[in-house]
Amino acid sequence: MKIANILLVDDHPMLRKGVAQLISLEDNLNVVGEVNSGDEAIMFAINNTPDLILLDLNMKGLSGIETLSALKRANTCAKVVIFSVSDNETDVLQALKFNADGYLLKDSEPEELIEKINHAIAGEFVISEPLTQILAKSLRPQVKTNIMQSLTQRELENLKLIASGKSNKEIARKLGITEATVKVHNKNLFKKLGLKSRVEAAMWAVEHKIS
Amino acid sequence: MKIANILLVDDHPMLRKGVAQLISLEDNLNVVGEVNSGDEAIMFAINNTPDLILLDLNMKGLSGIETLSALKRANTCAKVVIFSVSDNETDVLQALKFNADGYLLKDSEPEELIEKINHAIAGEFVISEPLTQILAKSLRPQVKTNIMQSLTQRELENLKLIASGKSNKEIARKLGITEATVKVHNKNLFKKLGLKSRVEAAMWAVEHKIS
DNA sequence: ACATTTGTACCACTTAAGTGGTAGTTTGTT
DNA sequence: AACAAACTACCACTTAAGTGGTACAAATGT
Repeated sequence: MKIANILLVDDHPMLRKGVAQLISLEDNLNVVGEVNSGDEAIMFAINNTPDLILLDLNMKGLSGIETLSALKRANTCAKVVIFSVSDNETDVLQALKFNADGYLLKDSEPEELIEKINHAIAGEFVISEPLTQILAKSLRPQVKTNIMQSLTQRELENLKLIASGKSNKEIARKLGITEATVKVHNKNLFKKLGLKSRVEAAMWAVEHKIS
Repeated sequence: MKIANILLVDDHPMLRKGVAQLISLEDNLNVVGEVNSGDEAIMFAINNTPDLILLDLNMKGLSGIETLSALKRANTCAKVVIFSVSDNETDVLQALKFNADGYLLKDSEPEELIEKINHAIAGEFVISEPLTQILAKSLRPQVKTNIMQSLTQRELENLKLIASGKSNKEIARKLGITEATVKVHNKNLFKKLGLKSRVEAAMWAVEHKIS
């Protein structure tokens, strides 16, 4: 069985010790290093090519996200799993944005932690269960706002077509109406939604997950 | 303790029986109905207002997704949790799109199933663990393509600003260059990415999660 | 019956966007 | 030194987009 090398990055020595202890009980996991800052983490990762890095988010100096970003930009093929107390939505989404390979909460059960670490090493994305809701939330359509319901059928159709990159002329052809009418609908929907251009309209559609 | 009423929707009677049996072992859960089609599910939900509906995706007649959509459009405030064998990406994302309150796999462990059902009733979004990867994947930036790296610094900046709804004039002001130059960058980036307009560019940016 | 909303259409006008070309400067590479 | 790539700028031109009106028919609600 291959032994996976793990690097711990956290500025609390006691917590590192605890995690190191826990990990050392597994015979397929090995803590190859413990560092307390992002800079050191990057240095260590380049020289020692660990298989997985457990990275705290809230550190002095380089932030966890900056460190994550740097680690991913570097050639290291180490998996980077965030290990944080924060169940904050922006933290989780930021981590995802910078391609973290997982996000585990510090208050996880030890067995869960070990299990997920193993999964992460195997290449799966892992995340503590309470955080799945954050993922789901950002993928779901927003609740329909009053303002959205104020759009008429035609305006909504126009909006969708704008968001699909169609020109007014194309929209007119598709809906079987004149370009002038398309412009009328645009005008009205821009006004209702407080938008200045079709690009803003397209982005509005994306944000509100209109398809 | 409040007892939650559950409706089972699946066109396999045997499977329904199994699940019903499992659920009936819990004293806070009660199976109020079992139906084998989407139509019946909708009817039942309207008349009997269950607290939670376990909905199969792959059914004869109305598909699971259509049923989900109908249930959500109706005034029923029942939680609808998909209960399927499919760990297919599109199925999961579709379910999310139509505001499913959860997505559980049929090969889940019984205890897990019960636990997640309880969480769903409490208002949490629940999902079987293997599927979290699908959520993560759709939230992460795509791998950087060659074509994306072919963009120069300025072109990329322009693209971002276009995607934020800025006009050429605003982009020019922001970058401290003339509008003519902005147009040059646009022209080049459109050509590189094969786009026809700034709206398409904005949508391209969204798809490739450029921010 | 009357008023409102929605969808349709047209016009005239202004501004924005996109295309084709030329060309100078910097920066980095060979 | 020569070259290529990137960034800059300008011009002329075409097309697209957006604004402000007016207007009328159909449907809807009061």
